[in-house]
Amino acid sequence: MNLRTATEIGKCLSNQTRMQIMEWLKAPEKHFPPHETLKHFNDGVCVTYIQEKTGLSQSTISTYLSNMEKCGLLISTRHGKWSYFKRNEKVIRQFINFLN
Amino acid sequence: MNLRTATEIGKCLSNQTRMQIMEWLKAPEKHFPPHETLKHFNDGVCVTYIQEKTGLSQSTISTYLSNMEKCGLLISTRHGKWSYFKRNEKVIRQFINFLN
DNA sequence: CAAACATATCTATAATTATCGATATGAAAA
DNA sequence: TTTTCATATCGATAATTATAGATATGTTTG
Repeated sequence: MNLRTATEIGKCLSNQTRMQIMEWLKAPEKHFPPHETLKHFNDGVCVTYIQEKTGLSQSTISTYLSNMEKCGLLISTRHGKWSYFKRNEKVIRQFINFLN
Repeated sequence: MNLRTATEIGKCLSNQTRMQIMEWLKAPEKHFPPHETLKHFNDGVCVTYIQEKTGLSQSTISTYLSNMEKCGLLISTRHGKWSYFKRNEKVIRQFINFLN
């Protein structure tokens, strides 16, 4: 990981809501209802569930998640009309190695 | 470590210069001259050396370092008229644990 | 104690980020 | 193939952060 990427990740972690999302996604089953269609959390949690839990607007959360994916913190997967987001543990580990 | 503290640390890591300072302070002897008075790096590096290396103004760097200390990322020690800053590895570890 | 030096804080402005409502896109379902 | 639902993007404004110069504070030295 290089300085620029690490800083982009830092930016994503510089906001309480985004940091909170990272925490929730550590254990989605503890923080979110199972999705009505997908029964598992293999690909994480859909945007609406995250949005509702934060109380912020749909567009704000969509932008957050999109940026978090862009810098590598999250992985997104589309299933039909839903986008699911989960943590990218590999990149998180690289970021941690960079800090250490 | 709680959400608020972790986010404050995230804010400090959301700027390329501050992230760079964290990196330099991993191995001060590789990036800074030995101080004319103190011969060792036990307490880190003085403000002027960091300021000169970044090219930013004295007031900006002083504010950066002060905030980085406030959230626990750095430890500052005064020796005479100089302030030295070094990494706070314990807090860095706590931040990493929070992310993991 | 006055002068010089290192750092910290204050004040102001430029730059960036936060956030939302509106609208667009894409996918399923009627 | 319209309608509906989920998500993404756009455009605008509010809020925060970046940054510097000026000034204050604290420390050493003449």
